[in-house]
Amino acid sequence: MLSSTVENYLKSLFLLDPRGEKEVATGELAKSLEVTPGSATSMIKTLAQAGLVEHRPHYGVRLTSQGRTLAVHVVRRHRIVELFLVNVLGMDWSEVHEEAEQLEHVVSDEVITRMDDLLGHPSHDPHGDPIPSADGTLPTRTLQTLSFCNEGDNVSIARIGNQNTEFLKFAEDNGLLLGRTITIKNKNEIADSITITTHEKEVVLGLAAAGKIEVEHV
Amino acid sequence: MLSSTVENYLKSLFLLDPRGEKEVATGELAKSLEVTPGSATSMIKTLAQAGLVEHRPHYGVRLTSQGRTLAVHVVRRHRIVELFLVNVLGMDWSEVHEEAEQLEHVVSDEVITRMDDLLGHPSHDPHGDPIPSADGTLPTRTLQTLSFCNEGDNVSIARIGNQNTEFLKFAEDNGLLLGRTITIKNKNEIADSITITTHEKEVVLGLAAAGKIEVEHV
DNA sequence: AGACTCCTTTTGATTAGCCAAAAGTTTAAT
DNA sequence: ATTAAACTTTTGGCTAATCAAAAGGAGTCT
Repeated sequence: MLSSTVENYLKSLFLLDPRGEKEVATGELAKSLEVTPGSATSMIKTLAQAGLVEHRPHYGVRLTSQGRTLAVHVVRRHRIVELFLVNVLGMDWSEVHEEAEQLEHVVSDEVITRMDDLLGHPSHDPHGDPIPSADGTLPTRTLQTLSFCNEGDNVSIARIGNQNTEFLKFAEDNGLLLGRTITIKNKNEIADSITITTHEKEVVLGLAAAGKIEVEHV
Repeated sequence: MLSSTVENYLKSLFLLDPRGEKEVATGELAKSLEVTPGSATSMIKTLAQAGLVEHRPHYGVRLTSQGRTLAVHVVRRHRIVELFLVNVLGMDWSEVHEEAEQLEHVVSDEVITRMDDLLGHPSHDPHGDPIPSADGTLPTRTLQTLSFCNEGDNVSIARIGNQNTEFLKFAEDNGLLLGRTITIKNKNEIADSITITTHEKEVVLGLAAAGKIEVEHV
């Protein structure tokens, strides 16, 4: 059995580099886990010892295929739990992330399988993130961030890349829900802002925030 | 926030003495948690420090009202989770105890409240154990163990006081399910056994096992 | 090359829990 | 009143994970 800590390190490495394309810097990993760089270094050594990561000192760290498999399963548990909390228990999408952060380390495969069945083998969680299948494969979609859209584009919201509760509440309050179609009214690079309309409202977002919203053209 | 370890110590103290009638011996507590007596002693000191238990060295330990309140909430979480796993996810009663042992430490009050609502504010878990209400009160029933029944008695099974998976599977396989009515065919103190019939089968139990099955007269 | 900056790694300490085994208490039996 | 048995507590040591701060590498700029 892996400790919650180890699972979190693996999960963070996966989320920082889902395709396994690059080496992740120690500092980047440390920041995402909110630990000091020294703590990350020492855990990286432990993980390398266990064959879960490859470490090139001073350059970075990368999941081995074994480590990646474990990480994907943690992510699967997280996302299924999130969707279950929203669809079955009726919780708000803005509050399930924290809850799933805890549950992902303790729910058994048996429970995950049953939740998955009950949910009808969903492909995406409440934030639009893909749910890895039991065998570890990930559905892929090519999405564009809202910040790269142009005036006049009609797009559908496909993913919110920010789990922060306040951000999600803001999105919800402004009609920025998954599947909702929006129109880009105005984009102003200088003012660093983008104006969109949902069928209800007009909303102005900074480009940094718009960069966390991913869309599909319709 | 209490650690899982602390929650488990409090829960064990509660389960070993649900009424708060007696002092629990260090060794008894240690055995129920599967730790050495020395470990229990040192944790007891920590708990006493925190005001969660009273400790009379060499005599025993007892929950304070603060400690009892916390313990009852752990038990509530455990039992609601168990029932949820059985009634909503369709798991077998013999396997939910272990799962709930983990989940009880991480599920939020929000989730427990929603599970409780979905289940319709149940009074007992799948093993017949009472579920404390959110304010900490416990439903009480007066039950008799099967081992104290006499030949000819007709009784209904109300509780199984043994969470062991094998025991629960055995019970299930032999029709010893909650609410099922059984008749005591024969009791033999010398042979240390009791013979009962469900509407299907005749089953012989040792008196120790029968002592773990609680019943109501019908 | 030297100096500087920005990382990363190392070092030394801390905390929660655990165990094994030594030392100490209580109680019951002679 | 001793002794022995049974239990509890103390002591010393271990592991996982953390931090703060010192030391060490890599790359950049002159």
